[in-house]
Amino acid sequence: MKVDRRVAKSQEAIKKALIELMTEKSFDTITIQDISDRANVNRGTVYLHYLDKFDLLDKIMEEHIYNMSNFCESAAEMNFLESTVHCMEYFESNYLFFSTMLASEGAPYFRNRFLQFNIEEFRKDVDITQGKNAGQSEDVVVEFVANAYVGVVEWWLKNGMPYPPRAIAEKVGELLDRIV
Amino acid sequence: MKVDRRVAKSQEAIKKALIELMTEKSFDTITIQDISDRANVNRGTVYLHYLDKFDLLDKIMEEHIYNMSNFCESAAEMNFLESTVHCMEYFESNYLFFSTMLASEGAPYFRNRFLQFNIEEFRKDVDITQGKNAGQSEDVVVEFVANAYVGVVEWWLKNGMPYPPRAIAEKVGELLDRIV
DNA sequence: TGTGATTCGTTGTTTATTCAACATTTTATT
DNA sequence: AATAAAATGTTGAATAAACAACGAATCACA
Repeated sequence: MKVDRRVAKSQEAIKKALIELMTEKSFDTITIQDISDRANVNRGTVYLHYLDKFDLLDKIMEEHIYNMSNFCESAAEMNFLESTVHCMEYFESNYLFFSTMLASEGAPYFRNRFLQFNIEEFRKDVDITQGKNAGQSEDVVVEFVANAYVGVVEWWLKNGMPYPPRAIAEKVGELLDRIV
Repeated sequence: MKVDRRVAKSQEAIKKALIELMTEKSFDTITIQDISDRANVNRGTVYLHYLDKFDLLDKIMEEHIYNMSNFCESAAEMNFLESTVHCMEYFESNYLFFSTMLASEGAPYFRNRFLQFNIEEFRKDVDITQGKNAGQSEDVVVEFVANAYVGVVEWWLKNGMPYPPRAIAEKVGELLDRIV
C-alpha cells in the first residue's frame, strides 16, 4: 500500500529539518519547535508521526541503514571492488546525512548502529573453517574488520572525502582483502 | 489574515514547478499534469487555486511585478544610481524567473506586462513642462525610455549577466540620465 | 528558592489536500 | 478519417494537516 502524498512530504520535511539542524547545533539543544519551524510544518504534525525527537532520529537512522543495505545488496553480482565503489558512492551522495551523523558528537547512536550493521554484513563473508582465517575466532575477525571499515569511512567523510569514491574503494578494498 | 500553511506550500510548489518546466520546454506544451507531477501535488489541487495554466502564469507574473515594485519603491529615498543598483540586484536574485520569462518565446506575455509596468513607472519621472524634455511628447519619451530600459535588462539577463549589478546599473543609469 | 518563559504532549475542530472516478475534450498515430 | 491515448475539468468521500487551546513539565535566571 502506498502512503498518502501528504504523509510522505511532511515526513521528508521533518527528517530533512532535523539533519539540517544537527549540522548547526547539538542534538540535545534541538527542540520539537525548532524542527517543526524548520520543516515548515505544524508542531502537532511531528507528534503525529513520531513520539519525540529520539524516535525521529531512530527512524531516520533505520531508514538510512535500510537504504544503504538495499543499495549495497543490489551490487551483489558485482565483484568485490565494484561493490565497494558502489557503497562509497552511496556515502558520497548522502554526504550531508553521514557526515552529520558521524561527525556530530551528540549522535554516537548512529556510529554504533552503523557499526552493528557492518558487523552483521561482514559476518556473512568471514569463513573460519578454511582459508586465511582457518582457526581464527569469528567474533574477533568480524569486530576487527568492521571497526576498521567504519573507521575509515568515518575518517573519509569527516575530512571532506579527500579521495574520489573509486580511489578510496580501491585502497580500502586492498586492505579488506587481506583480512576477509 | 494569514494564509494557511498548506495553501502557501502548495502554491509555492506549483509556481516553482511551472517556472522550472518553462526552462525545459515551451509553455504551450506544458500540461496541468506536468505541473502537478513536478510540484508533487494532486492534479485537483492545481484547479483548487488556479483556473488553468494561463491563470497560473498570470498570477505568477503579477506577483513578481508586485514584489519588484515594492522592492524598488523601498529604494525611493536612495539616489538614482543606488535605486537602479537595487533593481538590478533584484533581477539577479530572481534570475531563474526573469531569464525564463524573458527568454522563453512562449511567454511574450511577461515582456509586455513588464514593459507596461515600467512605462507607468517612468511616466512618474518624466516632466515635459520644464528641463530637458520641455515641449516633448510625454508618451514618446516614456515609451522611448521604457523600451530602452527593458531591452537592456532583457539583454543582460539573456546573456548571463555579463556585468555585475552595480556595473550594469552605472552604464544604464548614465544613459537614462540623458533622457529623463 | 522562586518566578516567568518556554517547551511539551495532547485535545477538538476546521480546513486543505488527496484520491478515485467520471464524461468530455484534445492530441497523437495509423 | 478513424481510433487510441492523454489531458481536461469536475465531482464526493476520506483523511492528513493546520490551528488554537490547554495544563503540566522544564528551563532560565534573578
